[in-house]
Amino acid sequence: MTAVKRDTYTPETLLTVAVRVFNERGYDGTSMEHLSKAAGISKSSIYHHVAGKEELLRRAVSRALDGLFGILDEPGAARGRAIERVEYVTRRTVEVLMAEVPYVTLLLRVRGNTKTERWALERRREFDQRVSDLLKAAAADGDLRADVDIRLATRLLFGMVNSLVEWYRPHPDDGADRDQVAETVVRLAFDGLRTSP
Amino acid sequence: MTAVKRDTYTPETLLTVAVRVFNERGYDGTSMEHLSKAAGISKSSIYHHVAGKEELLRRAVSRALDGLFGILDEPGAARGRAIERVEYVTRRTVEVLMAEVPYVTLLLRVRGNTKTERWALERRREFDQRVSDLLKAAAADGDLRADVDIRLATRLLFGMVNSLVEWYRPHPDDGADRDQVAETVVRLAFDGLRTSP
DNA sequence: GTCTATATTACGATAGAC
DNA sequence: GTCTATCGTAATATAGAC
Repeated sequence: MTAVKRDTYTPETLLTVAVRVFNERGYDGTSMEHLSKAAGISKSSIYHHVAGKEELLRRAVSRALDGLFGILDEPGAARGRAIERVEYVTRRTVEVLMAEVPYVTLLLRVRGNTKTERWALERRREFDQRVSDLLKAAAADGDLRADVDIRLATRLLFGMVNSLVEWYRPHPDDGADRDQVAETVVRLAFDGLRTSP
Repeated sequence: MTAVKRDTYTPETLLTVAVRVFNERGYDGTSMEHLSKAAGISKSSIYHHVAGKEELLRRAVSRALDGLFGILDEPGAARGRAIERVEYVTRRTVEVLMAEVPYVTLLLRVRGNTKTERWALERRREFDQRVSDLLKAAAADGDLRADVDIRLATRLLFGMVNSLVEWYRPHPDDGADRDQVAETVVRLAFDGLRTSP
């Protein structure tokens, strides 16, 4: 179909193809043959660019994790009242997730069968813990409703946020689209979470 | 360790073991060898009970789908104002999910690589559509807040509900546990969704 | 950088004994 | 009902030519 001449692959450009296939078929369900067909080069050519399948996974989940941990270093996540920091981190997580949806999708589906996968799971738990601590602080400030368990609420909140990967697909030139999603998530979450005025 | 004498396997008891392993390693990441080790019998013995790996998957996702579609046939899902039916279905979905968590987990992770998987995805979409229609009806009644997109809200609501499979593990003799989770989910969801008084 | 050819291992499934 | 042994295929990865 698209007989467009492309440049030679780099690990980076190959990753784009690989992550798409990983998300379509699942990581374990994807063979090097599948990747080779999708990239339009032979299996052995792929090994010229990367050490193997697992390196592609490592690069992908690293990118997702960098995006997520980056949020915690932003001023909005470090300053101000805890409830405001929670809201900031929630909104930014939605935004990062949408910006990096193929990479975050892969991260969220990792099972723990290989060393790389276990490392990814560990780092993800670390992120969840940092967010959970923020929620606890907001609860201690009395800014979260007292009739729900904080641990449970945290899980449900981020369960809702993470579920975006199941259906969200980026459209070029549609920042308004993303803004609306982020706004709706925050609104749904916090109109239920925040202490009533 | 536990050298307890067990009865011969049936397809049903074998399924319990298989679904646990599928959820730990992922369906594609699980080999017949893995199942054989976990069940404590040889690979070929497994084939005496079931036709193969895919039959185990089919039995598992069928059980999950039966549970979910069963909800829609209950009186609470068919009678009354739409908003009340939505709330009923939401609560019951949480309950079924917790009661059948290993089976629903497997269903929610299906990718579509085989015929069985594509059939599961199709039936799941059917369920989502039925629920989505309920939400639309509630919106038409004016019982859902008008400032959020209904389609988006439906996805987020069931994204939150489905995220239970990521962490919920059943404890014997703890119905109170389940009641609290169901109550919290409904409260968080609907205090944000329902029109304010 | 990309290819064809191939080594080696793992997988799903079957044959046939007990 | 369970086993050992094995078949045929598909997987990851490498060798070596161009």
